[in-house]
Amino acid sequence: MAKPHELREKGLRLTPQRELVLQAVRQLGHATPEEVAEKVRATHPGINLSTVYRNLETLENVGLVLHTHLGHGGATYHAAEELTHLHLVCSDCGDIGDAPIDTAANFVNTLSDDYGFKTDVTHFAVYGLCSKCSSKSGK
Amino acid sequence: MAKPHELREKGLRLTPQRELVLQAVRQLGHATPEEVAEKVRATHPGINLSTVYRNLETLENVGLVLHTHLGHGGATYHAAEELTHLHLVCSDCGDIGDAPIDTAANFVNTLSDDYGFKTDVTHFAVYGLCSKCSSKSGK
DNA sequence: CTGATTCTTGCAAATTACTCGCAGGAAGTA
DNA sequence: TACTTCCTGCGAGTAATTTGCAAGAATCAG
Repeated sequence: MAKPHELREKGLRLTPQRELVLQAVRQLGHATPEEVAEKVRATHPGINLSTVYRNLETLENVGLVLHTHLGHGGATYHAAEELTHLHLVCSDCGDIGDAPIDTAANFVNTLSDDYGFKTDVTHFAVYGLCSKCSSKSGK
Repeated sequence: MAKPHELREKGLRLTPQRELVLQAVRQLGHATPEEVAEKVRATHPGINLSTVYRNLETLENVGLVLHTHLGHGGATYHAAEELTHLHLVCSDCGDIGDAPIDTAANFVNTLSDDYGFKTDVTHFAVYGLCSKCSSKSGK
């Protein structure tokens, strides 16, 4: 029983670029393609942005990473195994906080029962003001 | 007591383009800048996209319209008075459903109490599968 | 180990979705 | 009507991705 690499198990070729992208996503927690590229380049300067984009897409197809829309134009990527929380994005300071998925359990159930809508809470950001900004601005 | 136009009351000039953009947003319910432009052009072919973008921004500044991130790259605009619901976006068919804000009341309170996070439910989309897609695909 | 096969990568050009700068034209004011 | 200031149309400029290709790897069959 050899140790088939997780990428190989998904039917993907094992390239250094691919591994680095996956690693970067895992280390960063959540990051835009641009940030992933930056991270990867710290150790492998030659990697092309297109490669990062393509690998993020590929990795998403096999379920190793996922992306979430945190507003604005950019998607942020997450390692699939870390997606156990929802994102609280502060519209004032831009800070990204976390909250356990359970927080929304009730909400999700209601939507499911009343509207038949199966919510995927990890796939979108929850907007509002974080505690810091809401207290300092009184908004 | 004349009838000061709503736009004039906000300190804006009353141009046909501006009125049309506002009208389009109201009629469409929710629409991307592109869609608004298309709608407006149905009656005023000469209107420039930049004008639409600028007017949406202007109208948002005075509070007549608001925008929401429904994922992907684009923002969607809404007439301010219609923002009494949250958006349920189906990740499969792309359909946009509505649900009353109350549905999320509990969720919002929990976030506020436990994390001090003041959620603005109308400003983001809730992702998941609509009833049609979840039943037909069994996903 | 070697060559064949197919997936990947780099690079550059193409897209997409906006944003800006400007000069002419219209709305509001006296 | 004359004037001032805001708006609009147009074209150029950006930023973030995506795509087409040919060269370069990772696998796989021998």
